[in-house]
Amino acid sequence: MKSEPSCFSIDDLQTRPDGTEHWDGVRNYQARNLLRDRLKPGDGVLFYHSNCPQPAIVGVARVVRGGYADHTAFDPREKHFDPKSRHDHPTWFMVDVQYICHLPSPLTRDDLRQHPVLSGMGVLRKGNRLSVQPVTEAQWCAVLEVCGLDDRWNLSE
DNA sequence: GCCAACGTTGGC
DNA sequence: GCCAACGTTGGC
Repeated sequence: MKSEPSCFSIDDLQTRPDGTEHWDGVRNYQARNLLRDRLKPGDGVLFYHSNCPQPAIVGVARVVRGGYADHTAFDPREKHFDPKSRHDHPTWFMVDVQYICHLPSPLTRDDLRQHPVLSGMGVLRKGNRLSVQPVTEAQWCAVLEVCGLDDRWNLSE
């Protein structure tokens, strides 16, 4: 999952109560489908900082609540308000994500490019703008291995 | 700040 | 349904 650190960073997530926050504001249908249909409680999340001095994977989190209506779409005061989204038939969805840890050091785009498995990650693809995107199990394991972390949370299942 | 790559919008 | 115009994203 991608976020601009100036907007919401891994540190922000860590300091939330319970280290948990809802991931609202996604207004892209492809990403919406992932939030609504694919992300389940217990799924592992790689937290990526985008549009900043050093774009990188910076931490690990987990999904603690699966897709439910993004209420910020209902509120006209919200930046991502969408009048087309209805309570009885929401257009936009979000999940709750809980902080697990920072990577010992961020995995930069150069780091990713130099790894035989990670060089295939969606986040490196040119023109990629999906704020939520799937990671293969091989990529997940490679990230943890490169960082010297074991999957003690069993998130790869 | 530049620019490429997308997604969305709206006229037709 | 096509397509040009426009806005946004995001690396560099």
